[in-house]
Amino acid sequence: MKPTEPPIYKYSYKFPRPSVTVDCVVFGIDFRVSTPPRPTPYGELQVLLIQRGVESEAVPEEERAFVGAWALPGGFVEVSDGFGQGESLEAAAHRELAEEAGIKADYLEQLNTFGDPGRDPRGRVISVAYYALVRSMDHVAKAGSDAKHAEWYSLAPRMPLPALAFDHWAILEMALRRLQAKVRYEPVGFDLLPAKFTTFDLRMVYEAILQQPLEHRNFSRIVQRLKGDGILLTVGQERNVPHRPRNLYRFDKRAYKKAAREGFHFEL
Amino acid sequence: MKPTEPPIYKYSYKFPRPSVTVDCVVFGIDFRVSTPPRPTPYGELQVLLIQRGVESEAVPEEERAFVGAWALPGGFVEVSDGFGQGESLEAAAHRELAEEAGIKADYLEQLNTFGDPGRDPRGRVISVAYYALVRSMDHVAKAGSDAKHAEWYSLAPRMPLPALAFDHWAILEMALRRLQAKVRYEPVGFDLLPAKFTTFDLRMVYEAILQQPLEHRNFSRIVQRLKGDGILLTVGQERNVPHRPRNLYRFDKRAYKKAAREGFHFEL
DNA sequence: GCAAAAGTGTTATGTCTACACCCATGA
DNA sequence: TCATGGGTGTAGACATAACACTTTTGC
Repeated sequence: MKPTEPPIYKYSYKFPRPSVTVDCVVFGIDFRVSTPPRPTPYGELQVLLIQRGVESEAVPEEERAFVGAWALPGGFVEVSDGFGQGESLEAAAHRELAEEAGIKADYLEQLNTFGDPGRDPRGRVISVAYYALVRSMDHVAKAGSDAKHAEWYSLAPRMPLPALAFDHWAILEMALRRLQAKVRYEPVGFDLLPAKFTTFDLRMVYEAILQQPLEHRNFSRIVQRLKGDGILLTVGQERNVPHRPRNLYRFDKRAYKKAAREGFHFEL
Repeated sequence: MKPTEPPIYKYSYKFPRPSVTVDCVVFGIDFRVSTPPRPTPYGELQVLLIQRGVESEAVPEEERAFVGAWALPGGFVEVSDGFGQGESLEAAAHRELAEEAGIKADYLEQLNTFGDPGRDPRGRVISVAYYALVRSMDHVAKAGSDAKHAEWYSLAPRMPLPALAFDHWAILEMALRRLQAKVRYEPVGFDLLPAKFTTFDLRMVYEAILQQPLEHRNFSRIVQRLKGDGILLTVGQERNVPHRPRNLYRFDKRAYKKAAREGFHFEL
């Protein structure tokens, strides 16, 4: 079979070039399913997935991939024509999150770049993967501006995930491992919580991420220590609860950064 | 000024695409300058740089960038024509190291992807950065197959580095920070050492990377512990030295991986 | 009073650091 | 005998984990 001559498009180069995309692993925690009695002993870490639709009527059949499958939100990085600026990789990730899931991520960090030939059946596509932390309360699953379908899926052990498109399962796995490592020595857990939270909430976040129960008394001591260092501020108390009211705290990012510069080392 | 019409090349696409490169931060340690009396108290971590030459006579003047400047070794990822496979990102990194510096890296790991518009004056170039550890004894600085000039530069504090092309200084800085973090909880230091090494050599590697002196007695204890766990094997002794002979050790990668699977946690 | 969860006290255990000290070797 | 560096012992500081116990609230 003779290969057909490719059509001449507007953008032409001396050497072949790959497409470059960004894909985002968005983590959240749903407090609604996690307040006791909870289905799992340590809360519900969840990830946002998008159901791939018919990408566009203009896309020829043979160029569609994984239609109907679930995938990480993401898309092509905008590269400007000629000498204009285009967008940075991080900006592309933010844009795709807004477009596909209506999400504004407070925490976004690069994870890894996946570029094996063959990872995308449509051709050579190199994907820069990011992971994001959001307060999923604020982002109830909803479709983006186009006809895509967004849904939160639980990452609790034993909860089944749908098969993912491309190599997105590998990306998700790496992101989860990275998050589990990161949460131990950097205060990223707060980005999953509302501005005001209790020791209980914070512990739940850690249990959800690390997927193991933590001793509430020792955890309480850690919070007290952070309070002493001025990194957590008391901003009120719970009301009308059938137990001793919890203190409400706020994470003081500025105080943390100052302390970090002065050699303070966040742990667990 | 009216923009000139771009020439029609063979590879054309519907949307503009970026070039994708790999760049490698290659770390080594030179034992020759580090054996006492040493110029610095903690040895010499060094990095391999390439002097950019005239890239090719065929490259038009306005497309050359940073000619004569020092840069990290790297180059374009090969993307195959049509539906062939091309090379993986890691393979591209290995290939560039071989071509530009004649180096076979034992340890190579992805660092980060740099893709800000404007980072390369020639257009939109996205670079996947890797860092590598090599036994620099085995790789005396020498030019690669083409006319490029390769040189080891010291990273000891206060040693001046030449100005680097593109954003390579930012890449180098991130790589150094990553290496310093990694070396504390994963046994990567051994990839900088010859197969047989002494406690002294190993400590020097750690001092060079962390850029601070370590207590030789406590360090000795760490080595003994690794020996007890079967991760270091005694393979001989020094001869004809003006002091008590050091034991020679070999790192047993297989034993380490087995231990790691069983929950062993490497530290410092 | 009961249930629920916050928070404090305490103890055993382990780890890290600094340093004193002894050992082995070649010159 | 000296210089050089390997290796062991050890005491204090500090961190961690486990768990008993007290406190505070709504019902």
